[in-house]
Amino acid sequence: MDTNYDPQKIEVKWQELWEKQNLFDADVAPGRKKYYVLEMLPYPSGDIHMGHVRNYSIGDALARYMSMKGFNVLHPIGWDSFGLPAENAAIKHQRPPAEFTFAYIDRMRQQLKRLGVSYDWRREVTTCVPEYYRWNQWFFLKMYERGLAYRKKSRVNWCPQCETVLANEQVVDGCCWRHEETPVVEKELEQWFLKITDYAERLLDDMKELVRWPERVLTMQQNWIGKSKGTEVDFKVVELDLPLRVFTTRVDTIFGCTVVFVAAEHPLLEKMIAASKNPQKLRSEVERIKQSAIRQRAEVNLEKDGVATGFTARNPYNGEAVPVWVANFVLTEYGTGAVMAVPAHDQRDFEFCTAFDLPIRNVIVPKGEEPQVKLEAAFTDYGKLVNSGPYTGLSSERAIERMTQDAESDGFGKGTIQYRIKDWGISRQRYWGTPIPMVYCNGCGVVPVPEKDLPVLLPADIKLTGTGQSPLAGAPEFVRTTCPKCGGPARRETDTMDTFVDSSWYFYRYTDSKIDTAPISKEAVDYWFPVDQYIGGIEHAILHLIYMRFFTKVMEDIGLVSFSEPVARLFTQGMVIKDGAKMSKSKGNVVDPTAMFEKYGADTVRLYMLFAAPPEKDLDWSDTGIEGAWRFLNRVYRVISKHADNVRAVESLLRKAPRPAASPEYTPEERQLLRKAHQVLRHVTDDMEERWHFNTDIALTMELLNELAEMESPISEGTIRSEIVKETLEVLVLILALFTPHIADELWEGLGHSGATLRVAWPAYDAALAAEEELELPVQVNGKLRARIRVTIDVTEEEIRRLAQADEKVAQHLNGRQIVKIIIVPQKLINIVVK
RNA sequence: GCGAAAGUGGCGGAAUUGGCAGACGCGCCAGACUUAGGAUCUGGUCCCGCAAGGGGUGGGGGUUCGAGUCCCCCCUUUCGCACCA
Repeated sequence: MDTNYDPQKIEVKWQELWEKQNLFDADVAPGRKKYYVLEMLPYPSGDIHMGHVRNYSIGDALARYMSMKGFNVLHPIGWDSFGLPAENAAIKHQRPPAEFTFAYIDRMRQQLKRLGVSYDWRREVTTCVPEYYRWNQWFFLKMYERGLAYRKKSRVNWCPQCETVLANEQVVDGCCWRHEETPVVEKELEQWFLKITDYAERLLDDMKELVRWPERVLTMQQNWIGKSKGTEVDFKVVELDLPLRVFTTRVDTIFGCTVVFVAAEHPLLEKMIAASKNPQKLRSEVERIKQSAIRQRAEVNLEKDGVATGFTARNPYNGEAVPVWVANFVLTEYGTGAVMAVPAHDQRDFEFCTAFDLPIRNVIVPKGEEPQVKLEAAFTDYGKLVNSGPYTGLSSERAIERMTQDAESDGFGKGTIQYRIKDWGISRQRYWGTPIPMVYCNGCGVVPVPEKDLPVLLPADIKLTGTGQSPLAGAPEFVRTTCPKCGGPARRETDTMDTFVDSSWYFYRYTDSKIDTAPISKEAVDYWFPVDQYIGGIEHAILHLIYMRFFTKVMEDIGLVSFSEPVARLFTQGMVIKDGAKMSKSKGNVVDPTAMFEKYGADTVRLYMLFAAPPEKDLDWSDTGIEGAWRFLNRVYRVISKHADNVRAVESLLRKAPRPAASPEYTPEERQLLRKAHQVLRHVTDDMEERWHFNTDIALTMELLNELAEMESPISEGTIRSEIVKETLEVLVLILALFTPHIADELWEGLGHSGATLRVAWPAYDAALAAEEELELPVQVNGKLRARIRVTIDVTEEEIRRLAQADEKVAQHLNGRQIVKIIIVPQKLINIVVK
């Protein structure tokens, strides 16, 4: 073995060997237990960043562990390669997006190979090629057939910077998710939607299957879907004799309703304006409120504003007519776009009615209390009804039930469920995406492209302006087509799909990335699915991770798969931060992984990524911290290469003159070394199965090395036999094989083996060897540590008691005091309680 | 406002089930080797105290023989949702 650790040489050597041996190729093998490790596929931005390195180091540790445990491990990677950044770069440099994209993919592939991740590269999936995106189109057609893809004119979120529509999920604080300073504006456009709302209930329901998902992600999804149970009630606009439907979760408070609010976009408003005494004035005021409502999407807690319409609505429960107001905080898209205002029992209504001097009527009192005369704030808890006609005296819970029943039997309302989640708008007025496979015919209307005509190819030479409508609209040879139904002239849809469609099913494609007769191969999916472990950033908790679940449910309904959840276990890793902020070019705190590979090698970078913090927490990059990882690997290399030479020398001696069979008795030094090795192995094994605190695994591995390093010249001293040293070194190397595979394979070879550690069976720890024979038992007096006694593992309680009280220090503290009781926790401690 | 997670040395973090707080690493201090050290090795490093001893896991209370860990109240930070009726 070389005496110096040279990662550049070692890493390239092993990467070439691994590739030559097809070490990471995995194929369907019926009867053999499988394990599917999935990491979120990267967007090809040009260079990998530390977040990728962290993500893939975690995944690789698991993939390698499961391989060594004997599983058939699928560990694939691909490219989420449609999307805006490439298109923007293309506009800037006047080159096609495909050119950038494929060049970036090549570069990043090289970087990932340099990291040495155990990917089966034969299965690489690239979402921007027709062989992939034709199946996006296929899924779209299947959804269209089932009424799950539909077109409607709608108010959409439009980012003036991107010049495109954004999904609700892509609007953050009223601004574009990519341009956090750019407020989203509203536009009316014909858009394609996927009916995810049809699946809201199943998305919620099936969460009970996701027992191995982080609570946090499930909670976020639950909030996002936002189910609430309530009652719809028809008020009647007295002057127009038209119903005005409101939605409430608190119908029990309806006797306290003193006004009805409608959103500025409410359809009934047009009729009110028309019938109004002063239509002009009302229209302009409604317009003012509408503007204020739009603005308040960007600003938090905008002041309540509103205007009286001059109309009144009759409460069906008590016959009372209350004024109808337009209010800026009422959302058109949620519920019915109209709400009954109960200022006494809703804080928003309370604020509004206080500001506009509208009456407040108390109808709920805390159970067992008298009604308050004057409220300081709304009382929003459940309680007992007062001043509520026939319902007076009921509890809120009972009243909601009874009043909803009454609405149903009297025909003025019903119990209903509302969701916060809205249908997924997928149309994008952009070029670099999957064309939506629809055509518009003057005679036949909207016609889907027949399945046999897929893919609708994204044309290559398109002028990209980055302004206004879809670039495809400016390509007549693309737009002009014939109607699949009547053969007459027609034009193609020119919008492309949201790239989240691409990532909603890519992980199915890995199981057979070449199949061209269907999106997925049933046989392959049946073998490999579900994904056993998915690893990625928490930032995808609601976008990608809901869409992906939705797609699977649609696939189940189509009969493509026979399960409803694709991912058994999810792990969300923390971010890599530096100087207290996420690494970003704009903040100038980026650490380039490739520069670190050159300086320290991939193993050091991986080791640091896993050692610096437990994987679910944010990791603070430290330039001196990575030096520590580098030093450790150097020490490992030095210690093992030194011992490896000794081991080999002894082995060749042994071959010449075999010693008598090794004595079954270990020397105390051997026993100590083996104990440590098997304790570390036990910890790492348990941890890989469940907890994944790689930082502690590595810490213990460091302790094992420290133990070894203390045994100078073991052979010459003769206290530790070479085969014991060898056993210990092998444990150390095989643990490192999970985290730093290149140096591990090199050292494994140095210890006289051939081939990659990935093919070595994970060593089972020996519980008997790991067990302690003697321990130091802390002795407490009244809970305070006073002494330690050395005892053997099988010591009796009687003996512990005697030894503890015989201790000089302990005796001092017991002096003259009465022993109340003695608590002995086996193998933990002894506590003597005195008075 | 609602929901979730977290708060431990100078720093990253450990303590998996209520049982020795601070493993491991970084940094720092001292020493060895060295022409030299940003290499390597050895020792030290929670705070107060010469010591005996005392204090200590955001703050306050509680349960317990014993609390970083459990319970109650409060503070702070981060993240998600945010006028969802």
